[in-house]
Amino acid sequence: MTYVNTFTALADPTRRAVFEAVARQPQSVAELARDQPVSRPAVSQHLKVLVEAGLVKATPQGTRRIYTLDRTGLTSLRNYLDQFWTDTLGAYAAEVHRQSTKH
Amino acid sequence: MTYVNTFTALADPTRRAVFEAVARQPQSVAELARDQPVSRPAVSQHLKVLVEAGLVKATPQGTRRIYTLDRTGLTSLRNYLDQFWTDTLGAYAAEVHRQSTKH
DNA sequence: ACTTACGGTAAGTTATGACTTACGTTAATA
DNA sequence: TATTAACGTAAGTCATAACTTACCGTAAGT
Repeated sequence: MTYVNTFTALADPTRRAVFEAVARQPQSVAELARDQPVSRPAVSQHLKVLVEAGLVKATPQGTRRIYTLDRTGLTSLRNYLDQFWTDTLGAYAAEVHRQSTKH
Repeated sequence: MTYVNTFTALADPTRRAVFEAVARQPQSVAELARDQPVSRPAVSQHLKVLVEAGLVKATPQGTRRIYTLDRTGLTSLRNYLDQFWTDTLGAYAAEVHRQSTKH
């Protein structure tokens, strides 16, 4: 049920920008904050949410913390989406038929 | 760039519940509201957001409006996610190598 | 040991958005 | 045509969450 927080995590524009920046290139908090129009603590708070959502993870390196991409969040997200291409197909086709055969 | 609103649309719990209910079974607004702990106008507002995100679409049927699943939102969402399994792989592998070969 | 760089957290403010009730419109029914 | 059912929207309220500044701990360099 990680996808519950995953949508919320990627909903915010700046937080999604931080996520995409991490995906492009593992970086420290200060480096990430440099490219964003918000303060460093704001980026830190966004990263906390992204970690809880399983989208990024931190690897301490001295006083710095390099944030890298975490696939677990993306995987659960993909699994959630796949649901609507498989499970729902039956009910969907059934409804289409119900509508077309309506007197 | 539909995915920008798609995350926001699926972030809210009740709105995601409405979306899943529509995916399971195309329904009218009143029917959807019956299963939700919020009022009918609230469901109507949620549906508006879902329509704008390309996740559901309405087909008028008398005074009623039957909401059905729309794949366009899900497709753009899937395309966005696929980005992190392809484009990023190079930079990700490069960083892993950089970390492991660090003196 | 002192300083400096890095980053997480606390506290407070502000903006956003999820909800309510009230109302207007449209289509079917009597 | 009067009524009723279904739905969208406007207006207003309230909770949440995204930001700020200030502060603290930690690790490295001098």
